[in-house]
Amino acid sequence: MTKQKESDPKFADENTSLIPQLTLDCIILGFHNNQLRVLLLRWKNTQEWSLPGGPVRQNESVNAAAQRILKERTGLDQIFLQQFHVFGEVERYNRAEIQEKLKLIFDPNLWYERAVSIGYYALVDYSSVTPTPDAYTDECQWWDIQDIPKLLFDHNHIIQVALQALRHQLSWQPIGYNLLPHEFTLPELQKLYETILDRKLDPRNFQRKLLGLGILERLPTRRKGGAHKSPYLYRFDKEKYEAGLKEGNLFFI
Amino acid sequence: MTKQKESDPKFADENTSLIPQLTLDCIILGFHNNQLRVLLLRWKNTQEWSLPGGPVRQNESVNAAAQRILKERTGLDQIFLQQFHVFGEVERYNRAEIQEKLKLIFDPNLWYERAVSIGYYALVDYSSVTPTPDAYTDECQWWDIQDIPKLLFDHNHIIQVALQALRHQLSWQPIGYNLLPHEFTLPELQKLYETILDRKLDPRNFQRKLLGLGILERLPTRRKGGAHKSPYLYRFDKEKYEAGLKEGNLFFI
DNA sequence: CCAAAAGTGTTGGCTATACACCCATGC
DNA sequence: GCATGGGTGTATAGCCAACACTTTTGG
Repeated sequence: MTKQKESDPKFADENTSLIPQLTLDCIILGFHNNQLRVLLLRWKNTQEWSLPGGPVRQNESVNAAAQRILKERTGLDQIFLQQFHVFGEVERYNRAEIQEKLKLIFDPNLWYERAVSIGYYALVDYSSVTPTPDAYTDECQWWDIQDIPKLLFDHNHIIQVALQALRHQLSWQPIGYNLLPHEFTLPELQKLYETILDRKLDPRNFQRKLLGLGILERLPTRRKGGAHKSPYLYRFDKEKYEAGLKEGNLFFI
Repeated sequence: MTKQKESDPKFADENTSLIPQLTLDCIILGFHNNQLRVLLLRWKNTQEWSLPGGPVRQNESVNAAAQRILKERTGLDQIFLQQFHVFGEVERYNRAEIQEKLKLIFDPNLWYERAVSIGYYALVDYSSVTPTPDAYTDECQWWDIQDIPKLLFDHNHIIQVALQALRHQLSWQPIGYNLLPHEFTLPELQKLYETILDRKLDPRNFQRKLLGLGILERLPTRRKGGAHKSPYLYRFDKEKYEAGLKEGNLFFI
């Protein structure tokens, strides 16, 4: 029940033969204008949106497949990627409904009756992404996490599960390191945390806590431009941050 | 590269047709004599051990497949089961080595070149398990987690990843609820935590912490038998424990 | 000069940790 | 009676949460 075009025998060769009935779905998250945003695809000749994803090839690992999909949709390599859940229900969506919504492009022979999907979320620097649609879609675009429309398949559900996993990881993974540009201000980092956690944080406590981890480096420059006091710029000190992660003594918020 | 006997066409029907190249591996954990133990299977006519596992049928969810395997190997229903990782490398083990080790029973036609495996761990009450081998194995037996032999496939690695996931969940999931009998003593619970975390805990602090959660109920009886003061018996107060879990304010150790 | 946002310290309560002795039981 | 393990309290330090005012900047 998920696209399998490349597994059609006429497409099969060593490079493109696929593991049947196994797919990936990728929740690609960025942060822009103090909003968490997710990359969605619009299917050809429809107004139907879904998550990026795709099959796993016979000659690549599941993680490599996720990296490949990410690279294709964003142009980025070396993305922070996290497997978070396997969606293995027998009926993950209503086949008739999908057939109706995708009637212009739906060929029953190219769809599995059932597919198991491995969910990954990816954290990327919004500003360095070049959103790119795939062979089935016309458009690839960022959506604010609050404004996501009704998606195809069980993709709204998958996003909810991804956000839960992200919140959970927020306390022991350096989310900000992956979602922000190299240089950022503490108010920006705080907004990111507030957005993911969906609650306000106290700026004094936040700064004390984050700076206390010893993984942030204050730069000599400040960010100019707002009609207000200019904030300091920071960057993650990669070595200290990785050392802290290894010892497992980084606890955020 | 994993058994697929049931997917051989002559076995296929609606009940047994399988999702190809997708398997489960189950780390079934129990606690006995102050030791964490894991259930392993010995392959027919060999001295080779591996984890219980198997394929997913076309008409069952992945979680249901895990429950089914658990039921078959332990006799238990309604087990605490947790998906923890997908093992999706292309070469998860050395095919020649497996062929040699299982030469008496290895039929290349019945094995996939490659399979992706979903790892589950299960926490069970040791004393209520009836270990039962499957069609490929002669013996099903508990092994102390410290004494596990070299296993087939990548199963030693899978166990290590499962234990990491378990340690991580220990801080926000009520592990003891699933691994101990209904009635247990606080020293037993403490030993369980010490075993999983692999460090000593202070008994005074442990008791204050656990009893402070308000999810344990002290029974009027004590456990007799040791050459020493008889300890109190406790049981989990299921309602309070589930209420606490929902509110997310249970933090263990 | 005003509006908007950034930067900064102190306190009180709570939680985690460290630490040692007496008690009950079976042999 | 003795060896074994169980049960219990207190003191300290560190952490977290609550709280408001001053500074800088652009317009």
